[in-house]
Amino acid sequence: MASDLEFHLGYWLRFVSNHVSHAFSLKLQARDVTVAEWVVLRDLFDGDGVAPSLLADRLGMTRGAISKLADRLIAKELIERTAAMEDRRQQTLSLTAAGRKLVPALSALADRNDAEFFGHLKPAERAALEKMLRDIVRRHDLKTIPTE
Amino acid sequence: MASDLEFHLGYWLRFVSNHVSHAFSLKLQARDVTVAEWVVLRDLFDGDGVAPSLLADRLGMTRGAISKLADRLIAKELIERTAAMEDRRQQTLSLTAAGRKLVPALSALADRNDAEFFGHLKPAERAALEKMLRDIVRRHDLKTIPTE
DNA sequence: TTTCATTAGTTTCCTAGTCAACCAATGGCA
DNA sequence: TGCCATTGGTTGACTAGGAAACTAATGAAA
Repeated sequence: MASDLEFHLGYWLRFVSNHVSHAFSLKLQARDVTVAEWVVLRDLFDGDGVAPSLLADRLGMTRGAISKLADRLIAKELIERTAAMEDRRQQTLSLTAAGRKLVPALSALADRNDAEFFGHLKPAERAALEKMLRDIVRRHDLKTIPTE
Repeated sequence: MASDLEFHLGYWLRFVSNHVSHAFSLKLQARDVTVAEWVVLRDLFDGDGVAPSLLADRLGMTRGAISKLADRLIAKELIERTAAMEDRRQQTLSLTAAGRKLVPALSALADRNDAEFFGHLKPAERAALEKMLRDIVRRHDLKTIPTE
């Protein structure tokens, strides 16, 4: 048979990743937060006061997306937008008190979700997986905006 | 510092997966195919003549999404929709000749993309990664539609 | 044999992204 | 000093997908 194409890691990576994210989004629903919003909140949590453009680079999203995402988070009063006074083009996004308070709770949900999907792995396996992912990120310098 | 939340595998999995998929989608662009379309074509390649609902289950998408995706692929003349004559509710999707011809070319692109992101891994590492992903799929029975 | 529940797919509305055009503010540089 | 290129961010048109309402065909039960 000519059938039965080669196994593609990328395929399964996406498949698993989609499921993991989906399960996580269900958990986040209870807190009225989306996965994308969580990622932003998490990023702001350590290293508060971040420029939208930097965020876009780090998270691999476009500036437009960050702009709208920020709007939503502001509407929920989880972050604030403040314009720099030296250069009024620039802004920084930072957590509100409510936002800062929320993050650990969301992090606990992420812990639970991780446990659900990766908890059965032996510590060495987990470590190996983490290392592989980190390596790929490093080797490809996956910090820059992926859309070119 | 209260900062520096725990490392979440799910986070990095999504991050890497998004980049891998994005890089792949750029390669597919040359053939005027999206990643989602590729996944359908690939599925139809071995085991032709598949019901949309089955496809939805297998790929973790809704029936609505498959319905529209099928429309697009039909417009591109890569697949066909044929109604079963015993039960006229049911249909099967199958590759056209052009579709069948295209798949191996796309598969080669997937090979290249895989090599780019995972090629540096030692065979044992690749195998371990593959096994972990397959295990997760199996343990969670990730065949059923993820949205519940 | 009519009616009703069930099943397979489609369609409509909505959300969250991208892309590209846009608007301001700034910083050269003539 | 005034113009223009650059930079930071926003906006509008468009796309893919999810949820839920819908349509059509079937099958079972009265």
